[in-house]
Amino acid sequence: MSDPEAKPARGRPKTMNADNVLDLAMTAYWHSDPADVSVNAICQMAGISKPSLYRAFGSEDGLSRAALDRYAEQVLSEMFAVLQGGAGLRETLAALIDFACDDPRMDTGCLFYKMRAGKHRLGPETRARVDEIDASAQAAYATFLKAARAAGDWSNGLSVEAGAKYLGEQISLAITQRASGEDPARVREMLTLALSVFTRP
Amino acid sequence: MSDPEAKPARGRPKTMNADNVLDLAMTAYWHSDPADVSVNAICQMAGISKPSLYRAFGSEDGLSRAALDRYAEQVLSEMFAVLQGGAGLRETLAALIDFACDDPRMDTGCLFYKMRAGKHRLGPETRARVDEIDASAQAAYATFLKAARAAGDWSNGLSVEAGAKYLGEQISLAITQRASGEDPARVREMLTLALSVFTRP
DNA sequence: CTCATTTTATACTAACTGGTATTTTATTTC
DNA sequence: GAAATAAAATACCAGTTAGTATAAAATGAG
Repeated sequence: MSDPEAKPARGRPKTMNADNVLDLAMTAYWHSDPADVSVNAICQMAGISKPSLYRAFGSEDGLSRAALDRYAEQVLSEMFAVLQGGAGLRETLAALIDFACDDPRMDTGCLFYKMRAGKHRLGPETRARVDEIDASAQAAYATFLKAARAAGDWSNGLSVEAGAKYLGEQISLAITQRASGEDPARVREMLTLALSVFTRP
Repeated sequence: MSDPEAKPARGRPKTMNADNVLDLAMTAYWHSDPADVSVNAICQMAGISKPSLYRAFGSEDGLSRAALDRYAEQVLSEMFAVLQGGAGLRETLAALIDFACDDPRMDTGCLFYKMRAGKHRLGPETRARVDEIDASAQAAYATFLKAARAAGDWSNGLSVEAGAKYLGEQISLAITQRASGEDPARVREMLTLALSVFTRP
């Protein structure tokens, strides 16, 4: 944003740290569900007034969009990194399975998947961002699978696009199940089974 | 409930047909989302007053529970019938795929899966019924798979329980994707792929 | 006709939602 | 010190939610 070391403006000094509020909002949306967290609740948790929040983020839509942006930077980027790491098919799939089944941050699910599942309840900005991330993820999965196919690691009758969608949805399902309290070992077993279609002829 | 041909009681005659209201509520919950349909909206659609609805169903929880009961009778029963039909593994899987991907009633998704996905927003009665149905479905899938295994149709390393869970979740995923506007051919392709693990050694 | 009975509709409650108008407070600049 | 500026908090708005108190209306029984 703006220079954090800029001269301290002119009016009454800020006491609200928008960054902290955003972190808190992201975490609240993430750990419960975007639809179950009101702006009122966020203000209360953050110990700020509503006008302060609205001055910083404009609207609930602006806040949830900013929270999703931050989530994409902080969390989703890692998943993209795994996909783009250039490792082989089996290694990458194993890393994705580990991420979905073991990463403690996914204990309470994935904010992006939660938002996507309740997309119709989001404001237009946030919804657009969800679609954007969805498309990026689909593209990343497709690029990964295309490379695997070029390397001869994978060659069943499926199109790359269908495979990419399938892969993404299976990971989403696993994370969602895990967040809903399903036995982690069982989740891993099911995800491994679902993704075994990529490694069997 | 009570005899529809019983003598016409004593007070002011009913004008509300609770059965019609229940159908309407079930359809509304089903075609949009239980969390997005208020009792106010149902009363308005049904052309009845709130006290009438509350006298018939007690509470929102009572109404949604009754709607789920009716859905189980009218729709889910068919899926159970397919599972218990005694057909072979491949035939039954094919029938399940057809149901999930082609049955026009699943165009807007499955009320049970929608309720299960938003379980924490339901009242206690409805939530308990969701859990009950979930357990029945799991049991039906398990019985089906056990028979298939006994017939020698299926024998990979998976436990019957894990297979049952997997099967149920894949069908849920397919129906949910279809309802969210995904290309039906693509959904079928993915579900077929997911279930191919049962028919390959 | 009168009374008990039952259903109806109107109108209300209290709590919550996202959002804002208004005023107060703290600061820099002059 | 006075003016300008910006952020703060309080208190509100209109709309929605689930749920209900109350009274009107429509019937059968006596």
